[in-house]
Amino acid sequence: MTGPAAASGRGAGGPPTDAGILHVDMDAFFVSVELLRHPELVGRPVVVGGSGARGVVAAASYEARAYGVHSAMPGARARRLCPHAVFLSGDHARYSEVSERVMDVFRSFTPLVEPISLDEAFLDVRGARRLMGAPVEIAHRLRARILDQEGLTCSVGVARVKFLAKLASERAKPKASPTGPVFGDGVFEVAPDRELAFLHALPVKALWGVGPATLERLERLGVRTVGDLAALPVETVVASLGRASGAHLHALANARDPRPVVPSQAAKSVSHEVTFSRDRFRRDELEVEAVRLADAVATRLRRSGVVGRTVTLKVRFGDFSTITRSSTVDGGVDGGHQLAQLARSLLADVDVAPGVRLLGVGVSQLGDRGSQQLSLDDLLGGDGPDAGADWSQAEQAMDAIRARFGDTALGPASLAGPGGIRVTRKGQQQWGPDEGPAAPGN
DNA sequence: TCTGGGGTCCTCAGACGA
DNA sequence: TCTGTCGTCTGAGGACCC
Repeated sequence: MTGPAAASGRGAGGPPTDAGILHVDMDAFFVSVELLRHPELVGRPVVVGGSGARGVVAAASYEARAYGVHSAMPGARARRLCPHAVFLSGDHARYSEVSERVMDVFRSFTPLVEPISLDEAFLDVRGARRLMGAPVEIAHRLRARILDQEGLTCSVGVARVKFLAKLASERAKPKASPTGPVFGDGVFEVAPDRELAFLHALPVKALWGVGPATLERLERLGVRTVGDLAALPVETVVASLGRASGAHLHALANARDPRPVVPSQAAKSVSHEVTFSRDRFRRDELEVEAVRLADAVATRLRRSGVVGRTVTLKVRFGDFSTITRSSTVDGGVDGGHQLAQLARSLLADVDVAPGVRLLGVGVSQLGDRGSQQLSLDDLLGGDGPDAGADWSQAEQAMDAIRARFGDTALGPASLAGPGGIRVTRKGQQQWGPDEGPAAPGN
């Protein structure tokens, strides 16, 4: 094969000129995976997530959506809207597995697959046309194969550029109705000569990057539709939204989107955060949580073979106000002990008296491990001249044990309490705390 | 009637060195 | 030597996405 770019219709380095970008979006992905395991729930309103005191909905079946339930909605509200819905806590590990297989199906059509999340991806199929036919034809074949192999349905948008493909897949999606989902053929193409007609009629909030704050600013300029935005001078938009966002959104409104499909992108940060079922007021409790979060982040860093330079502590208070405190070190960090010390020193400068709702620890400015790794024990006082090396060896041993016996097999001693060690891993608390009801104070 | 978790990107302000 | 400017880095926070 000569490679996708060779047959792409692109000028040298220029934007594509014909529709060959696919955006594939799995239909109610988490719910659909659950229904494969629980076929008795098919046709009933099903909600994944939102079961805890402060949880939110991760996904809702089309039957639940007919009652107004949607993702990111507080669980309590979803329960009021649809009290007879079946609420499932969700299984992130399972969704990841299925997602990997679905992505493999995508890659059997083209190597140019850019995953956006577990249930979405962009595909550049311009290099596959000679073998597999027109992009719309490829889209139908891809849907059929995913249904055949995984029993799941998806919607596909086809367009010349990424954001139009994304909007097209939205148009292709099933619609919720009181009698159940209304399916179309699951594929929608925006032909190059129909782009502006399709785009300019849409409400401006349909653009990727227009959230509530940007929408309010645009409405102040009298902008309601994408067409309104496209008609404004770019300087006016930039003056209102800033240089980068203004120019970007103005370009999108005129159907310009030069971003290519990029198969793999290295992560730029790694973080963990936890929302407590009740606000925490005690510093010692928060320090224990900081250690746990730091350990989880460090384990992921070591698994990825990367180190980070900037450590950020995130604190959300009971009134939902949020602060971050960060610190950048000269060398790279990937040790749980090092990270925990930095997180605790950042926490020391935060007044926790108002009550803390959420605590997070993150690391950014990532780089390859191996070049140099600073012993933060030197920076922070340390436990002795060889403390850094000792911790590094200990954590390597912990990684080996966890690889063999699972993530919860062991953890930092400071986490050991009456309930044993509790080490949260990515996705374990994806949609909010599962403990009892929220209460003021503790 | 409250608002998760894990990310990315942008803006702005202040510090600092050339 | 002082002052102003510019670029870069850092820290903090906001907005947005799935």
